[in-house]
Amino acid sequence: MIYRISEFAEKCGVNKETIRYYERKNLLQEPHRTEAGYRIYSYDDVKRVGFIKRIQELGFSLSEIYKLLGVVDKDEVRCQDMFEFVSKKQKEVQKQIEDLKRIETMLDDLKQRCPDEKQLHSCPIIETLT
Amino acid sequence: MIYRISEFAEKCGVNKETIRYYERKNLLQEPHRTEAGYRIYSYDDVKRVGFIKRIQELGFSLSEIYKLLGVVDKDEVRCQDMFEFVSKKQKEVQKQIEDLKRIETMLDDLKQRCPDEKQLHSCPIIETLT
DNA sequence: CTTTACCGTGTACTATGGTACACGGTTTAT
DNA sequence: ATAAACCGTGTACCATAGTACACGGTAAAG
Repeated sequence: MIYRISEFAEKCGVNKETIRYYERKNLLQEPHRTEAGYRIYSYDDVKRVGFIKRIQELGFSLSEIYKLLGVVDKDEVRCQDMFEFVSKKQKEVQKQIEDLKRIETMLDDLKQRCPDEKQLHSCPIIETLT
Repeated sequence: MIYRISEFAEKCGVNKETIRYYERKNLLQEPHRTEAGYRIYSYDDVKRVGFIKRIQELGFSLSEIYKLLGVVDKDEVRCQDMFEFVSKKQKEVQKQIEDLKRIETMLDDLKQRCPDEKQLHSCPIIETLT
């Protein structure tokens, strides 16, 4: 099973420009080419893009994924490295959650300051923030 | 109390380029000028930038702040509008928190798959994601 | 009076994650 | 044989929130 870029992109569920973009970013290695220079992909490449997309959804940036793929491609000490990578991201996500919770509390505090009669012209929220 | 741009930016705790940027984005109205064309700011302007910065920390984008300042500047129905604005953002923040919690759970699931012996070469995390 | 510090404008650049388009060559279908 | 569909490269563009710099005028200090 081999694909040219359009079919490949479709299989991956992304735009073909995105494939070229990932190639520029070295998330995908240089693909094989036809004599005319057309890119050729295999099903393994589909799996690789699937991996990128799934881990991206877990909050990893493309540059993090690039580093991660370096480890995966080297095929060394993968388990340890993956565990640390995921643990680090988990801590980051936990921190983001805490930050957002604080913000949510503040937004709620602001709402509490509003009078029942909301047609008033002096706004306590604005006064609190200025 | 009157400031030129550098002192003003310092009072606000931002870069002076940021002040010019906010002016371009119409978050700050055109300031008064000296005869030579130098921008002049008052303490009210410091408060305005303070408002922008504080509400930005609550997760509002500059374009949202722009809309909000339009309401504040019109000085009409402020209370109602502010209440709705803050409520809408609170819902967004709550959704972000839920999304991040799901991600955190998934990251934790991934970690659980790791064997005790982490020097192994076959990584269950990678296998799960591909 | 000259040097330094400051200010003006405009433009380009940063990072992130792509998208869009122009121009030219290739492949496929009719 | 020719048109449509596809692919190549390179470059520009989108939003977001600024930062940096070049070039020239102004203000303040010595």
